[in-house]
Amino acid sequence: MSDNPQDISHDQHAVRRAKLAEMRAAGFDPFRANVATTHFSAEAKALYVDGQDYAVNVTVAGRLVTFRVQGGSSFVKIQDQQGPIQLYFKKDVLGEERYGIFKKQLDLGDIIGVNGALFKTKTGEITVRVDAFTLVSKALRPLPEKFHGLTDPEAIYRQRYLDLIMNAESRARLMLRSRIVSSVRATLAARKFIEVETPVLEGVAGGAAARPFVTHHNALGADFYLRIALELRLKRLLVGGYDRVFEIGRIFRNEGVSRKHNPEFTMLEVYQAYSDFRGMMDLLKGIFADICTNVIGTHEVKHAASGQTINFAGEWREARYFDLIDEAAGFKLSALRNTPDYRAKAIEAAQKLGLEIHAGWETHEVVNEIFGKKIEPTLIQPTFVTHLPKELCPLAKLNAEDPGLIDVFECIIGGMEVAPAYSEQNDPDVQRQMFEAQAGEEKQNIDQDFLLALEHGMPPAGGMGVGIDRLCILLTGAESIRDVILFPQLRPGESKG
RNA sequence: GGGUCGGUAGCUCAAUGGUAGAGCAGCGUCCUUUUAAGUCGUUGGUUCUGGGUUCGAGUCCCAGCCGACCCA
Repeated sequence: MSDNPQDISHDQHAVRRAKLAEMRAAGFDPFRANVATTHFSAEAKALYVDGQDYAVNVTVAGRLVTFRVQGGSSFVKIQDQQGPIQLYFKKDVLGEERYGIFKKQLDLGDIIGVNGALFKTKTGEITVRVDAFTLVSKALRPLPEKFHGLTDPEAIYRQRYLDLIMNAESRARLMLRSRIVSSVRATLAARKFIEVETPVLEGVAGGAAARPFVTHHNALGADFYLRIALELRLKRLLVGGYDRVFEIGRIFRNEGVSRKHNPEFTMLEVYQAYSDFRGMMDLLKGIFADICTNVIGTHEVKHAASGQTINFAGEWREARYFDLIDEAAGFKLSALRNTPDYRAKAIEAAQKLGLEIHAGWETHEVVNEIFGKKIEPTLIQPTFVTHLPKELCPLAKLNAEDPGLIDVFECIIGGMEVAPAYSEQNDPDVQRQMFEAQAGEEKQNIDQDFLLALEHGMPPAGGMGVGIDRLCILLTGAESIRDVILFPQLRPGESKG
């Protein structure tokens, strides 16, 4: 056989193309066929009444994922978005010719439609006895191996469609993400928030401290930045009279790629007029409660990295930033905050904790290094960290009792920053001073139009940002952001096969 | 950007520096209730790319590409 140069039996792509050519020669083009489905797989199976075989007729369609031929009687499974359903092809039912076509021309990976009656096999699986079938899309490439699925991480990300076909876990996890996002929208809608869409291309990339991507508009002859936050646009809408607004949108940060970072990721930002950061605590808990109740069905989630069970029910812990710092430092570092010793003591404390301190860092950066490295990773249960130093965010209101602090929280869950929220700064003069202090020499990066909007009057408001990807990592027990993003960013390259 | 590990058949994986193999898938048989179905036979390789060492390289060395993990 191998002596024959025409032998293509080793080349599955060629074998499948040959089968396709044969079908077309016989006057049938699978890519032009269609199927009028009556049900998805799980819906169809739910129609079966125990003991009443062949009572219900269904038409279902999906991809062939297992193929067990047994002489004149065969079991196969197809799979649709609800999962697999078993089909029973029988020579006595279909006739010699159709059964032969089924055996010879169909391959794993093909997409077929079938009509038939539901019954239960002797091993108890609800199955469609196929009375008629149509091939509606020929797969010219073979599926990955059935037992192990696709395991090469690069292939999983580059050819996510194969991962979704083969790996039920990936299918379920990414489906869960979709339902989580729907739940967030529903929670906000129920609380009378308006969903909006604001520009991705911005003249000034504001609202956060991050390196932006730059792009170019040919007709306008101008460079634009891809947005790094949604904040400044949404606050303009508060000025415009939309009292409760939110956007769930992609933002872009030109920084490293890691298990917790993808260059583009999805952010929810929400603003509620006449509320404050405490109102956002209630909203965030509501968002989580609804997801737990309606999507994942439990208020407890296993945290893979720590082995702990995160509990979203009940009161969430509240802790002041500097109390946590003092605890980590082992002495009352915060008592020195307004003294000349503060910087030296902060550096000493950080170094004692084994942290590497860069010479150019501001004192608040040194202290925040302690927070980021020594405190944040230990906060597994939901924790609102409050009373942060004002240098960490120029867009929040200053605390009335201590103007070195801001009225904000940072919600930490599973050792990850999940949601910051502020009592939003609406004093245009203070806002300008904060921007200028932060911008230093780079005053051109200040969004002047936003400051103009504030001068028209913005209602007091609570605002919050929720990293949707991180939310999904937590709630799905994923280990990497890449596992909750359908197509995570990789270097440009080609798929094999 | 640095360190570690990896890239072999469509997929999952083997292979002391000495003829590149297995399972699944494919191809050809047998088999009319299977569950990673079973059975007999069988095809299939630019070992990521490019150099080098060697009588001989999937294996050792150098450079590069892609990925994973850790660190910055």
